[in-house]
Amino acid sequence: MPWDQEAYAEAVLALVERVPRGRVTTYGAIAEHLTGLGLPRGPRTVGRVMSLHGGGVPWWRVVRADGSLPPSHGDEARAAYLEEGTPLRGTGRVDMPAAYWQPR
DNA sequence: ATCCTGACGCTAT
DNA sequence: AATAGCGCCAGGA
Repeated sequence: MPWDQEAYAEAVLALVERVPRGRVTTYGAIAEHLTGLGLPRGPRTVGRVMSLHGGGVPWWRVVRADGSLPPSHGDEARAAYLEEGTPLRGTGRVDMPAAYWQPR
């Protein structure tokens, strides 16, 4: 039986909603967290969920593990970072040690 | 089954 | 910093 994508998508979105203003988390971190909750999927699957259903949550607070942004995030995300005071490193890159929020 | 394509991650160059 | 290769998970043709 196929895995419950509906439940997984809900879990991902619920988690993204908990990322505080000015902080970010990663696709991989979300995947690992949910794996711990008994929903074993990979980072790519999280990215897929965001691509399809991320519209209703703070999608700009989810970045790659190295702090770089998926091209799809665009300038919209950068504007949001300046607005929320997200720690940045250079242009269009997040200062991970400072901004990383561990899913909990 | 096979091939291609992603809002990924890691290592090597 | 940028690029390339490979592993990975899912979905579509």
